[in-house]
Amino acid sequence: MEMTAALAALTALANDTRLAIFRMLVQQGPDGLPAGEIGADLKVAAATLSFHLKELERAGLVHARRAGRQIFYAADFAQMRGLLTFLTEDCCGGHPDICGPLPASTQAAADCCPPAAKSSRKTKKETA
Amino acid sequence: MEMTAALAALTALANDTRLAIFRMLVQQGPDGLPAGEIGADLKVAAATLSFHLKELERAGLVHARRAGRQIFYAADFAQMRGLLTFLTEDCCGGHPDICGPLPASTQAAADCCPPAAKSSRKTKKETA
DNA sequence: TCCATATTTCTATAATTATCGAAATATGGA
DNA sequence: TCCATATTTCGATAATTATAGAAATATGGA
Repeated sequence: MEMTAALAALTALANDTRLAIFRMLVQQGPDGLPAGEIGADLKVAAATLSFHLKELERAGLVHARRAGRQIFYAADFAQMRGLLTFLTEDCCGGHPDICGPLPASTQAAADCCPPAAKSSRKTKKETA
Repeated sequence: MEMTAALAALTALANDTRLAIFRMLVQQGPDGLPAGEIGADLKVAAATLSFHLKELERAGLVHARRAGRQIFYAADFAQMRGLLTFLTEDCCGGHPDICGPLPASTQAAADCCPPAAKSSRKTKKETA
């Protein structure tokens, strides 16, 4: 994932309504939910919901699929992983062991969609 | 990490300048960089840079430390992990195996700050 | 064809955020 | 104490984004 796609994804998630929508869909799994149910659950007006769903879709974080009169929205897990990978990429200039032993680590079972940074070693000059 | 902290972090990252700053600091590691060098590298005016660094700090994504006349900013890796964990939390209603086998997976060496979702099982009703 | 349901598009308004010059503050050295 | 460097705060302006009512579109069923 490149910078601009990551920025689009982060911009999409940087809104309380959209973040709530996205998490609801992440927790729901690949089948997703119809727009109407999301709106009812989060109590957002239909027009507003539509606006936010479109933003999430534009960012590639969700995709839509019509089923009868309803439109189901589902999280795009590949895109989510791409974003998480982007954020941790090239951590610590290719020496991730440096930041690994930090506290507050929530290292539990890596059970879902683990982003796993693929380091590509881009050592920055030590300017301290 | 709760919703509001995650939202603050995402809002902080949803800006091209701040995203560039954050990634520069992630790649730099725990020692960080002085504000001036970040600004020179990214070509942002001092006042603008200061504004953005403050936003990142407010979100808990970076922390500052003075060293002589310079102020070093460094990424907060624990907070970063917290954010990634938050996003993947309770994925697929506690059955992460569902979304695991998706394509485009960048499953490489989980070498840096792996967020590893700690699932807490919150099965949503199947409303399809 | 006609109607009800589901969702989107249009449009205007309100609210938030980014930018950067200029002035202010903090530090270290002479 | 005086000066240079490093960074922040202030303040005003520009740009972007969210909101929701009303009208439009799409689907399925009678």
